[in-house]
Order: sequence, then structure tokens, then C-alpha cells
Amino acid sequence: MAKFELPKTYNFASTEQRIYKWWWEKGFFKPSNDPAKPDFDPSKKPYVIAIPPPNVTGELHLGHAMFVAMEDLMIRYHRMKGEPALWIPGTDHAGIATQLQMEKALAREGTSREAIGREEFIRRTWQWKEKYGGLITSQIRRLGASCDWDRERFTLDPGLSRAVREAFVRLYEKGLIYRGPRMINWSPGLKTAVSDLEVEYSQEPGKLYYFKYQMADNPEDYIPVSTTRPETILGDTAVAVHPEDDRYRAYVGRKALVPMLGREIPVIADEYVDREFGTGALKITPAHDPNDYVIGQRHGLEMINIMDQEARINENGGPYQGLDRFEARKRLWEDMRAAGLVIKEEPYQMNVPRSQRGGEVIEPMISTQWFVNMKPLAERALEAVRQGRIQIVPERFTKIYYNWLENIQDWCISRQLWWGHRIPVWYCDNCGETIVTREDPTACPKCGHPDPRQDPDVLDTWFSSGLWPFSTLGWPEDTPDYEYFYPTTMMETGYDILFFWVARMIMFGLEFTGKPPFEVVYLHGLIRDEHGQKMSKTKENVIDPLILMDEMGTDALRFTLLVGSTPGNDMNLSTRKVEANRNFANKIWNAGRFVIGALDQAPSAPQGDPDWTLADSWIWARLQQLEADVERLFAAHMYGEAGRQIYDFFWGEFADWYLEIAKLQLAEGGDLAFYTAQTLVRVLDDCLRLLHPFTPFVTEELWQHLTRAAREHSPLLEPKSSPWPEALMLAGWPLPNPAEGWEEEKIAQFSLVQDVIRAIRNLRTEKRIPPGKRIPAIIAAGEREAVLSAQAKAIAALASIDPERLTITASLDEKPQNQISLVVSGVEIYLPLADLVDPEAEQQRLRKELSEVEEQIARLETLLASPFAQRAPAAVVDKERQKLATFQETAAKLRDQLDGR
RNA sequence: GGGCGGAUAGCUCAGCUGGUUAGAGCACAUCCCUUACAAGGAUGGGGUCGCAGGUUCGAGUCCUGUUCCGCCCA
Repeated sequence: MAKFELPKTYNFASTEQRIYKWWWEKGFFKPSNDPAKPDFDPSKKPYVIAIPPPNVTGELHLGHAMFVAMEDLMIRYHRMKGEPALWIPGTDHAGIATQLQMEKALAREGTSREAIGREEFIRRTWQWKEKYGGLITSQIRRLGASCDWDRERFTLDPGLSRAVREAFVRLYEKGLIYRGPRMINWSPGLKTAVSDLEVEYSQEPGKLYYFKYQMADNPEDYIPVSTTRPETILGDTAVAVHPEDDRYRAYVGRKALVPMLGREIPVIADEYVDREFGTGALKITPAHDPNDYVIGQRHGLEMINIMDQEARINENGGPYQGLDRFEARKRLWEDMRAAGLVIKEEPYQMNVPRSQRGGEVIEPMISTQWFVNMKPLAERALEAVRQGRIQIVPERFTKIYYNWLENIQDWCISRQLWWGHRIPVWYCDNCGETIVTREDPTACPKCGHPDPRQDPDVLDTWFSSGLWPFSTLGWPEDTPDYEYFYPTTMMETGYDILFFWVARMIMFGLEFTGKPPFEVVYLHGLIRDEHGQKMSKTKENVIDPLILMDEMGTDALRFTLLVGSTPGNDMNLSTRKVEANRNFANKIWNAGRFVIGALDQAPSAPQGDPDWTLADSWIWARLQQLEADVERLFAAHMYGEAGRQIYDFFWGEFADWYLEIAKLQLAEGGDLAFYTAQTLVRVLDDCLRLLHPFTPFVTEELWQHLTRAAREHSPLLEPKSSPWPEALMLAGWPLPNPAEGWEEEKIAQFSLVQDVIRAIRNLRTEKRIPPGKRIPAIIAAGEREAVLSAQAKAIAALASIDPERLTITASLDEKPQNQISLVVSGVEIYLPLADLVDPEAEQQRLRKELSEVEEQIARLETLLASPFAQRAPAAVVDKERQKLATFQETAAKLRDQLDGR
């Protein structure tokens, strides 16, 4: 025993780093079939995941932990199934987030990006990236991620930048990318345009301002108008009313005067106006409101931009020029009040657009930007999912996907940032030519003017992310990796980026490679705190995965995330759950310690063929069932449920029951001990394999000890069908043997043994018999006598019965007197504890038992007398009949005991 | 306004293709440091599965309606 002694508690801290390093150095994370190797076999289908690239300068949060755990689970499972598995890691340059971080850092130094200039800013940001860029990937390694780090990519790498350039130019050449003034969402804080997706709307209390729109021909006459944003009055170019609104019909075609500015604007009629809302008349600001923009276009209205990049009023705002938009709102309203134009103000719930990043109020503006025409791309992306070439899990998200793509708007892809892929467009100041090329131009191809000016903007980060599944594999080059590993297999990510990322990858994949970029989209939910609250720094409810790993181990965290969640549903995480799973890891460890220690009690070879005990057969049959269930669940992407079942089997059946009985069988020595040891090793081996994708560290560490000890003990312990490789992570995935027909009966027999043991334990507790006290027992088992007799030792040991004084017989000639009696599943048990017997209490207990059983009998008799017996499948009916028979048997015996026969 | 999800034990959640006595962890109660594990073991208490209908021999599970909570889209 001393040879293989393991610590009493699993020490994850001393294990995880060592094991990970070993896996990595051994090259186990590399695909088993690699186009770069001489023995490459292109006919083998690989299993490929491209990691959702985290922000290169970010830090690990639970969202990362979730996808790493999920994807590592998938990859390890498929790797163990023998598929060439590739998980491509990488990071994203995260334009806005990184630039903001950098700007903050500069501010701390007392400078700014404007002060140091573009070139220096980019240089410093690269420095920053070099310094902190490794942090997130090292944290991902801590989670056990079995990525092929040799293939790690970064969105600003030369190769990926080439892909971005190629993609842009191709779309431009196809006429799918265009530039022009359009209504966009402007972020005054970031001073850049953002896409529709990057705007979030929040309900906030505001005011509805009512005022008079005076008529140019008669200032006494006015149309009452309401607005939530009075400052936009400065940009009004029309007043609109509903064409059938009698109140205002007479005004249509006349001119109104813009308050304080005195500009004349037309009164127009448009069906869009809601007669019920406010005064039923609408001011139109085509340059600062998306709806007004549409109306403005319809009526050919002038568009007056009244704000600058920081959302201050510009020269078009007359006396208000230079004021911040909210300050202008106040001042203008005060001035209008003084001028007698104000009617009233009402409290109003506003729907305020805010920047997803900075949180400041987004200003709709007309601005010249680059756009992608999405309709043609979206159609093919819809098609791919409709035809089932891409499957979305859970299925309900397909509807959401369809809905978004069916109503897709053009995508604004230019950002007024410095950190990112510079837009590959040059303008010739001489002849006005726009140059879009794959190589940087040195002169204008049209007029030959040297030094064309490159567009200052960069592309939306999601533009490069959209190419990720193929740009990481070498596209647009036709590399061996691209050739073999593309399309990828699984896209696993959070449902919150279905539109941002997944849909765009599908569109780009189809457009550029002609293939769907992956076969399955698996969407996991968001992680919230214990009470379902979103985690946020302000709420102080953020759980740091790194701290969790420090305190409870990576396996505990992974198992919690994997088993505590169902696909597409949010999960509430608490440290208590992680603690419970730390305990599970320790349970695995200790069961392993036991099995390893047990080897010494067994001979190294048997004398004869195995004579399996009931417990052996039972655990084996249950293991086969488990393996079949797990396989089915994995195929259906129900990974969490699979994990729960393995957990239950391991703890509730293997550890709680089989291990206890194995102790007895080992003590017998000889062949029984050998075959028990073999069963222990094999069941544990399979369990470790099944658990490995969930809890890679403890299983690998224990498996190393197990296989070493077992090999040393006897070569016969290694399964011929699935021999032990160098590492558990390379071991074959356990698949069930086909059922042989005996399994159900053995399982039923073992349940009976469990029932008997539980019944005795229960009674012992009820009668307060000290746990250590071995008591006598008589069991009258009828036709079940043979089964129970064979298990006498197990029953005695697990129910603390004195084996010398345990009698198991078919029937008793005469009922033992003055004993505690109970009946379970038709088996009578007598515990001769005269001193504990209170005849009155005994009668009462038995009567209670009987009435419960009689209730069941009545229920089943009613059921079986109903159409159920004819209509339900025979097997189901049979099962109920069996139950009824057993209850009747039990009831009869209880009655006998009550009669004192 | 449209769509989606959730509502199951005190708390957090499972419950797959409907199968007939609804499970786990934590918490609670009683007992036990027994030679794998006290991060453990044994036993127990605790649920009209949001509500109302329907389909079915049978509904936590399927259908319709409804209430509350959350999310997405407009």
C-alpha cells in the first residue's frame, strides 16, 4: 500500500499547473491528424472549433470561463473518440475597448491620443498589447483549455489583416460596400459612429415639451407640437400632420417659423404621423432622428446638421452655437418660454439610446460613412440555416436568427478610431479618384498624382471577427490547414452575440468561402449571480473565476458551469455550488485512493474464470446503461444532463454501494478478490474517462496513479479492448457493450438488496440502535430467498447485522415472538430486540405501514381496472401489475404480523 | 406592439422520446471522526410542479388561454 499512497485530500493547487504543462509539452493538444505531417490522412473528418476570441487586453471573467469549459468539453470528448480535434485559440483587438483602455492610460500620464498623434498612439497600443496580451490566454490555460497554441491568432496579425483587406476589396468590387452620407448612430463620447447593434435603449424618465409652431403668415396662428428633445428644434425643416387630421388640414402647405431662429419651414402631410400622440403634430428634424430622416427623404426636405462631433451645437444653431446639446435644450426652452412659445411640459418615459460601450446618449446624425449592403448576404445566411446546413442549438434561436436577418439593415462599418484595421481606401486629392486595392497604392492610378491620401478610419472590429473561422486557418491563401480544417464543426458561444458575431460569420463565410463556416451553433446562456442578478462592479456581486479556481480548483469551477447550465438558459452561480463540486472532485480522488489501495488485497492473477457476484453484475450493467445514456445526451448536445448522470452514478452507485461491497469481496481473497479488483479498476477507469472532459485535472492525475499501480500489480487489469495510452486525455471514449439480456434482472435483484438494507438501516435509526451495534436478524424471503442468501454478507455488513446471527430462509414455521418486524418488497424481516419492543408502538407502526401499502394497492387496482390496462403498452401495464403483486404480498405479510399469527 | 425564456422542496436548479409514489445540491433535524473520503457516512422532515381549461388510458412534460418575472427585436 505504501508504494502508491496518495494524500487524503485532492490537492488541486499542486496538480493543475503540472498536468497542464505536461499535456502541452507532450503535444497532446495538437490534432491527431495534421496536414503538416507526413502521415496525414485527408479522408479523416476533423472536429474543429474556433475559439470566440477574447479581447486581447482583457481579463478573465465568468463568460470566458463558461465558453472555455464548454468548448474544452466538446474538444476533449471528440479527441477521445479518436477524431482529429483542433481547437484554434486567439484574441481580438477589440477596437473600442482597447482604445478606451489606452486613452485612460494616457490620461493618467497627463497626455492624450490627440497630443501624441496617431502613429505614436498605435505604437504605444502595440506595446500595451505585447505587455498585457498574454494575460488572458494564460488565464484561459489555467482553465485547462486544450487549444493548439501553435495555431494561436490575433485579429491584427499580418495574415488576418490580409484577410480583412481581401474581404473588403471583394465586397467593394461586388458593389456591396459603399460610402455615403446616411443616418448613423454617433457616440459623442467616443467620437465615432457605431452600428445599430452597438446602441442599447433604456427607459428613462424625461419630459414631453409642448410648444407653439407659429405660422409665418400669421404669428398669432400656430400648430401645437410636442417633443422630447427641444434642442433638435434648431434643425427642424418641417412640421408634419396627418393628412386626414381635420384639426390641421388647413395648415398643410403653409409655412411655419422655427422658434428663435425664424427660419421658414413647410407644413407637410404624412401618414406616418400618429394623431393620438401628443398634439398630433410632429416636428421634423431629418438630420437628427431616424424616423424624421425617412420622412425627410420622402418629402425632399432639407437636412440641417446642428451638432459637431462632441454633440455641441454648431454654426447652424445660431445663438446656441457652442453649447452642449443638453445645455442647449435648457437654454432654448427658457428663451422660448420668454418668447411665449411654451405651452406646457409633461413627465414622460423616454426611450433613450445609449452607447453599449461608453454608456453616453447616442446622437442620431447624418454622417458620411462606409456601409455594407447586407440584404444579399443575409439571404444566403437564411438559406443555409433553413436548409439545415447549419444547425442552431437550442433550436428556438433559429427563429430569432431568421427574424433579425429578414429585417436586416445596412451595416455601418467605419469607425473614427485609430486602433484597428485601417480602411483600405485612398482618395486622390488631385482628381478625386477613390482607390480601393489589395496593395497600398503609391500613386493615383487615374491621374498619376503621387501620394494619395488613405481614409483615416478603421473598420468595425466585428468585421474582422466575422472572418475568424477561416482567416485563422489561412484564408485567403489556400493553405493546407484551410483545406483540411475548414469548414469548422462547432461554433460555441453566448447567445448575446448571435447577431454581432455568429450571423456575420455565417454571412461572410458563405460569401467568401462559399461554405457555411461551421455545422452547429451551440449557444450557452449568461452567468448571473446567486439571485439571478446581472453581475456588475457597481452591484459588487462580481464573482472572479480566478479566485474560485484558487480556492476550489479548476475542476470544481468547470463542473459547476457545465452541469449547472442548460443550453441557451442563463445560469445563477454561487460559490456554494462550486464548493459542492470541489467536494465531488475530492470524492473522485478518494474513491481512486480506495481502488488503488485495494489492489494489494488481490492476487495478481486468477486461478479460474470469473464468477461474477450480483454486485459485480449490477455495477457493470449500470455502467453500460450510463455510457449509452451519456452517448445519447452528448449527441443531443445535452452536456449538462450527461454530467449530472455521471455524477449520480459515480457517487450514488459506485462509491456508495459498489465500493462498500467490494471491501467484503476483497477480504475473501482469491479469485473473488482478483475479479473484484478488476471490476473496480475497470469501472473507475471508465468513469474517469467519462468525467475527463468535465474535470480534466483530477481525472488525469488520478488516472496516472491508477494505471501505474494497476500495471505494476497485474497486466491483466488493463482492458484489452481499450488499452491505456500515455494520458487519460488520449484514452478511448467508453462506449457501451450491446446488452446481453441479463442486465435488467440483475439490476432488479440488486435493488431488492438495497431496499432490504435501507429498511433495516431506517429501522435502526428509528429505534436508536447505536450504529456500531451488530444485531441479529431473521429474513423470510419466500421465492427471493436465493437472491438474498447469496448477499447475506453484504446485507450483514451494510445493515450492521451480526453475520453469525443472520438467518435468511424462504419461510418461517412460526412467527418469531416479541420482535420488531418489517416487510419490504414482500420480504419479511425480524429483528429480535426484545428489550426495545413496545408491542403497542409496534402495532401502530405496522398499521401505518399497512395502510400506506393498502393505499397503493387501491390506487393500482383502480388503475388496472381502468382502460389503462387495454390501452397502455403491455410492458407498462405489466410493470404496474408486478408492483401490485408485490404490494399485495407485502400487505398480506403485514396483516399476518398484526394478527400475531 | 411582436417574439422568446422562466415560474417545480426554505434557497439555487435538474427532470431527455408523455408511462403513473417528482429528483439533486445547499439549508434543516437526529446520529456517527467505522481502516477511500467529516470536503465524509447513515436516517429523516419538506413539493396541490404559477393559475384555468383541453388532448390522452396516463400530463411537471403536449395544446389553448391567463398572471407574474426576465430577455430580445421594433
